[in-house]
Parts: sequence; structure tokens; C-alpha cells
Amino acid sequence: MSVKTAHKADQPTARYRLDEQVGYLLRRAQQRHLAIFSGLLPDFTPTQFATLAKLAETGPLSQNELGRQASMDAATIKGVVDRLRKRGLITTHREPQDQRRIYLSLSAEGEAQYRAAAEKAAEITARTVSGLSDAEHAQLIALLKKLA
Amino acid sequence: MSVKTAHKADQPTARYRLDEQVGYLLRRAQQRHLAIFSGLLPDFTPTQFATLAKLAETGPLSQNELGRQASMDAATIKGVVDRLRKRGLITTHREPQDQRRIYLSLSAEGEAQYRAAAEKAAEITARTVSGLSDAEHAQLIALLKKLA
DNA sequence: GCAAACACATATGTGCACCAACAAATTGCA
DNA sequence: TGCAATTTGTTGGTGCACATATGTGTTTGC
Repeated sequence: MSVKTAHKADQPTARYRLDEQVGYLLRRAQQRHLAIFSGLLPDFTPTQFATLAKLAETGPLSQNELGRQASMDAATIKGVVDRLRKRGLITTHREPQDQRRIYLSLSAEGEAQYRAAAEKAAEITARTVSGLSDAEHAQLIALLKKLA
Repeated sequence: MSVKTAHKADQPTARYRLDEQVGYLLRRAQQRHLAIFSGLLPDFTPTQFATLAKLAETGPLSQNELGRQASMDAATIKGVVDRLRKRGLITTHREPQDQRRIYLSLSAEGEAQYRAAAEKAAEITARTVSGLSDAEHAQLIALLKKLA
């Protein structure tokens, strides 16, 4: 394994350059995205919006399942859901067949706010990739999917 | 503005799909990167490592300046530096000509730990992009740079 | 038919990441 | 020269994100 990847580090003075690392660039890209997001949609965080979006896309889900579908662990999704529930955008109910699960749904208000937000979301994506051509945008999506 | 970007949303049933959005995919990619990072380099967070790396790369800097170079705002870099200083990896000194600035340097121990970590960092990057060809890796880097 | 394994939700603690407000030092320009 | 604007660092607050631990309920495998 070290042999196989050694060629990249074998140049005489191939010092570690932070600004060339995927991890660092991913963080920077996210920062930019966040700035655009909160400018256009200040009432939601990206995570909150993702939660609403998944819930709208799939219908009622248990809390953990929703977390998995929106790529959050159990602890994270709990906090997000708590805040959205406090705002009245998500409602919960239990069902007899599994007493552990908490099923989550969008409230009418949640539906409404999500729909309004979703219109701006397209613009957020557009501005985030505004430096890229359509082809480059598509490439980026494909590469990021391949990564994860 | 809405006219210019409308074509993308104008398809009959172009519902918003979370898993196609840059923002969401960036978050997922970072999650994967973090998992790999903390597996290989459990003693540092990516942010801490970035801080050490920049400091090693540039030499002594003021705290805010270091933050800018490593893409963190003043509040964030303070926390990171505080923790690294508590571990004895960073030392500080003031200079007479500007009594506000706190100049930061790597301690000997910080140097040593950074050098050891930097060797693993290459492997972290390699594993993160292990699903990509070298060409794709290069493409991704280029696209992310263009984005930010 | 029951114990072990698993799944679900919760709680706590650490560490980014950003915002807004602040005090002190420095700069710049009127 | 003097004062306003800017820069530097700090603080407090909110919200992810992850690890670890706990308790309760469900499924499984023997």
C-alpha cells in the first residue's frame, strides 16, 4: 500500500501543501456554500433544509431512518428535529407495532415553508456553482458522488 | 436573474432532489474525509492539522492572519489555537510595534508532531480519493478551487 | 421460550463554524 | 494634530457533527 502510493510523495521537495488537499478544499467549498445559503435562506440551515427536503420527498419516517437518509447520525438528527419541532414544522406520532420509533411528518406549516424555501434552494445551488460551466457543474456532482 | 436561471427549474416535474445538490454532496464528502482522517490521525482534527500546516509553511504569523490563511474566522482560530497551545504545540510572543497582535510559532514539539502527522496526511488524501483515478482526482481539485 | 444481539432514542462532552458585540491598539486622513 | 475608521483579539450564543454511554424495546437464534 505504501509502495503503491509512494510515487506521489517521492519528488525531491514535495512538501505538504495544504491548499492542494481535498479535505481542505472541501471545507472551503462548504464555507462558500454556507455563506450563499444563509444569505438567501436565513431561516434555515442547510441541515435543517435537507431534513425537510427528505421528509417531503419520502413521507413519514422514523427519526433515525430520516437521519440515515439525510446523512446524519442519531445524535445530530435529534437536535435538528428538536429545533424544527419546536418551530412547529414537524409533528411526531408513535405507532403500536414498534414502540421505539418516533414517526416524523411535515406539518402543514412545515409543508408550506418547505415549498417556499425549495424555490430559493435552486438559486442557492446556481450561485454556488456560478463560477463553473454547466458541464463542470455536472462533473463536480459526479465526482462528489463517486467520492461518497 | 430568475429569468436567466429559470430553464433549470422549468421541466414539468423537476422536483427538488436533495442528492443532486452540491451543498449536500459536499457535506457527505466531508463526512467521509473526516472518518478517514480521524482513523489515521486520531490526535488531530483536520482543522488543527491545517493550522499546524499553515504555520509550518509560512513561519510565525499573528493569530488572525493565521486564521485567514487557513480559512477560519477570528472566533474559530482562537479556539483551535487555544487547544494547540494548551498541548504545547504552539508558542506565542508579542512585539512592541503592535501591542494587539499575538504572534504564533510552532514549538519544537509542535514541529516534531507536525512532521510525523504530515506523513500520514498524504495517505489520508490518497484514501479519500481512492475511488477516483489520478485524472479525476486532479479534476476534482481543480473544480473545488474554482468553486472557492 | 428465552437470552443474546440488535435497533431506537436519549444524554453528555468535545470541537468546529459562524454571528454579533465589545475593548484596546493602530492607522489614516481631514 | 486629532479624531474617526479599521484592525486585533475576546466573549457569548446558536447550531452542526461525532464519540461514547445508557435505557428501552424488538428481533434472532438456539
